[in-house]
Parts: sequence; structure tokens; C-alpha cells
Amino acid sequence: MAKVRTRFAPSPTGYMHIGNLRTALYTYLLAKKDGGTFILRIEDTDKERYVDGAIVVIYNTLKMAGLHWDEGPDIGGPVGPYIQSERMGIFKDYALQLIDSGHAYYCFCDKARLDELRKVQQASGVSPMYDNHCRNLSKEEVEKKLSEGTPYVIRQKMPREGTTTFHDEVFGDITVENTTLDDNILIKADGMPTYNFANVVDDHLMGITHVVRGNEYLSSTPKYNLLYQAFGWDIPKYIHCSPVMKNSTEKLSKRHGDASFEDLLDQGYLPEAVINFIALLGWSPKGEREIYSLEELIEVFDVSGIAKSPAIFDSIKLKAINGEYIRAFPIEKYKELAMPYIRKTCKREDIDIDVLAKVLQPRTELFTDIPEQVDFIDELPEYSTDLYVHKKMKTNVETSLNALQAALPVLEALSDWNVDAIHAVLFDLIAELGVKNGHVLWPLRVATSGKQFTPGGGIELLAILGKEDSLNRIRKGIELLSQEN
RNA sequence: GGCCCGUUGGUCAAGUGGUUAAGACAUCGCCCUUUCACGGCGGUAUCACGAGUUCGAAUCUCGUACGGGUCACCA
Repeated sequence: MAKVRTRFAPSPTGYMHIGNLRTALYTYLLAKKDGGTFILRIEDTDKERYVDGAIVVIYNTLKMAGLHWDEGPDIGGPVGPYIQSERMGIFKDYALQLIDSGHAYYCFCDKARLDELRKVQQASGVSPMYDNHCRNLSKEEVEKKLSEGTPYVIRQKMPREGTTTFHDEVFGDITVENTTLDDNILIKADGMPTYNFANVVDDHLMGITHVVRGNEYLSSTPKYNLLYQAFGWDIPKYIHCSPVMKNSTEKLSKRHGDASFEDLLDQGYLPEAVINFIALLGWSPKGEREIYSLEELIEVFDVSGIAKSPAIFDSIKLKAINGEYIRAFPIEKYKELAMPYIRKTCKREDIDIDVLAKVLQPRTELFTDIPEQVDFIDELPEYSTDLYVHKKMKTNVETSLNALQAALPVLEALSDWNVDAIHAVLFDLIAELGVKNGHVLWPLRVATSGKQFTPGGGIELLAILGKEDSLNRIRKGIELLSQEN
């Protein structure tokens, strides 16, 4: 059996949203799992919807996601061109071939007639369909119209009885009555193919073995199969994917401001976390494991795990997965990635950045949360002495004042300023005073940060801020607490 | 409206005639602890509904409800 060849065939009509990207991902995984070929084809035949720069967005998104194509517009390949608008010349001959074999016919109906027909049909409550006006024109009539130069389209001639069944790898066998199939246009009046036709011909010419696409194409698939059969071509395997939803009734869409892949990256999500997450939206690896790299996804991917029902995009879960990725980084890698975000609110150079990175890492789910977490470092925020009151620590304004006053000289005397040394002297002090750890450490945290939630405890904060600044903040705390008493 | 498809906790989901109906996120509680996290342990909560087939149904059949898709000289 021939190697798997799959294609991702987006139209450059705007941004790549998460649903598109997931389709691309499954398409890619399916090919790579088999050591096959992943092709990028741009379907840009609709000039009306064409958006400048959209092709670049597609390239960038795929590249950032790590979905590298083996053949495509920019790198070429044996079955090019890979931009549909450059393939326009090849379709008409195929349509003519279908006319010869009786699977298609010339239609001379103009748009006005079709519009009128549709209006009448809708008014009378029947589903709009071509009325076969030109389906049985005699050869002579056709030749006459042709020689007169009457504009025409070419329509697919659907069987008028029986049923058509196709198999989808996700949905199983689906059967439709042939009478519900419209005689669709294959070649438009301008000689260009419709999407429906170009798609089938292109997929065949490019040797596509597995078609992965959104399930909005489910209902046109019988027509495609009829086309394949008329040509005597092999029918590819179909994998139709249900959409990714924003909520139970609406799809994710750029139009409504829903996040694109690029947006998610801007929001601080890691590309590999997003890929991992969307792989799991509508597909399950069975088992209990959830974290997979792209390479690992290639290993475990299987179409049998694709779900029939739509999946709702849940950013809370994405965030959790992102956090898992961040925590799994070696500390150096974390530091490198976190630094730009730390530097947004924390410009100081004299702090112990290693300690900061270490305490920040398990608290980071999104890099964009970091600036707010470290905003107390450059400048101690104004804070209320209420913060010193902590019922679990059993601290209040008075005990806090005592603790800070006791800690100050001990810390002033400390010359070796690092986590271990600070820890040692403070725990000596705690033992000496005979109090609970939090009794001393909680006030120190508040005094040094002015915040309720901080990355790391009092000892780490002291180490991060350095001796001079730490002592100043403690003195400030003593001053504030003294005013209260 | 016709045709096609779908429906397991709040969310993602496993499950293919016999299970105490996995797991993850979220949520709640406990432990750890110097707050919050992290980590560990545990709890709450699901088969849309109604019939039928069967000794036995989340799994099979039919119907109902709800949701989605599609019915272009768009892709």
C-alpha cells in the first residue's frame, strides 16, 4: 500500500483559528505517523474573500506550531503548483471528460433564471434545487447554443435514483438518497472550477490518500465520491472532524474576537502547550496520560480516538497544561523565558534573580502573570497594617512589631546574605524566642513585599531584595506598626 | 423546512452487552508548609428523555427533545 499523503488546504481568508489549526495538526499527525507526506495547498480561488497577508499568517502559524510541510507553495514538490489559483487551466478538460462519459452536462441557464427558480421554490416550501432544465438538452441544442456563444456552466449529473453510501473513519457509513443530491456546478461561466470540483481533482492529482477536514463537508462528500467514481479514481479515506466550539452553540471564530493561535502566544501560552491541548480537544489517546510533545503525538495518534461530538475550548484547562509545561522546564530555561516578563515591572539589577526564578517557577501558569507577581520588587507598595494580621499564623499588629524589632538587629549583623544564611539566623531567633515559625516569618514577608500573596516566603524575599533594601523595608514596617500601637 | 450528524459530571473525556461508569481540568476538604502556589490524599458531581430487544443496556433498535452541519456560478 502506498504511503500516506495528506494535505492541509486552507483558504487565505483571514486568521488561523484554533479549529483550523487542530485540523492541520491531525492532518500532519496522520501523515507523519505513517512516515508519509504532509502537503500544504493554498485554496485561494475566491478573490472576494482573499485577505492580504493571510498566506503569511498560515505559514507562520504552521511553523510556530511545528507543523512542517513536505510539499507546498514555498518549497515546491512533484505535484505542484500548490497554489490553487495557479492550477486553473487544468480543470476544464476533466469536466469535458465527464460530459463525454455522461456524468456531466452543459447548462445554459443564466443567474437571473436560477435566482427566480430559487425564489419560487423557497416560497412554496420546497428545498431549493436545480430543476434540471438543461439536463436533457439534445446534442443539437447544445451545439447550437455553444456555436452562438451562449455562456454556460458545466454541471455534475447526479443519479436520479438509488442511494449513495460513503465511509468516514470517524462517523462510519453514511447513506443518502440520490434524489437529495443537486446537480452542482463544476465549471463556472468564467471557465473556472468551483471548489467542489477543484478539490476533488486536486486531491487526486496530488495523490492524497486521506482527506482530513471539518465536518461541514460531510454532506457534500457523497457528491465527491460520485465524481471519483465517474473518473474511475481511488476514493481517499475520509476523516471528518467536528468543530471546536466557543460554547455549546457557537463555533470558535476570529470574527467574534476568539483567540487565534497567535493571540494565544501573545497571551503567554507556549506553542507546545497549545498544540498539546488542542490535540486533546476532540481526540483521546485512551490511557491516562495527557502531556505529549509533538513527536510523542505522532507516535500515539490514531484516528479511532477522534470524537464525533464537538468540543468546547476551555482556556482554564489550557492554562493548567501550560503550567505543567512551565514547571517541567529546567530552571535555566525557565529563567530565560521568564526574564522578559520579570523585566516589565522589575528593572532592578541588584536583586538575586536566581532565587526569584526558583520561587516563581512553580507559581507560573502564564508568563504574562509574572509582571504583577514581581511588581513589589522595584518599589515597596503602600500597604495596610491589616496584612500583618493573620489568624492561622496567630499574628497581629503587636506581635508583628515585636518580631520585626527582634529580627532587625539579627539581620543587620548578618554579612553573608543568602537564603541559607538568612534561614539559619532567623531560625536561631525563632528558637530563642520560642515562637512559631510564622510568627516571625509572616511579618517579614509583609514588610518586604507589602502584599498578601508573594512568590516565595519571607526568607526568599529577603534574599531576593538584598540586605540594604530588605532592612529599609523592615524599618518601614516597624514605623508603620509603631503608629498603630 | 428537507437531508445528514451529534448528545457520558461545570469542561475535556475513557467506555463497543455484565465495570464500584477510568483519568484530567475546575470545585470542595485534609495533609505538607512561611502566605499563595507546587506536591500528596480524599470528597461532591455524569450516561438528555421515553419505549423496546435482552437474564442483563451508557453500549443494540425505534421514537422524542435539544444542539450542530448542509441545501451558492463561496471555499
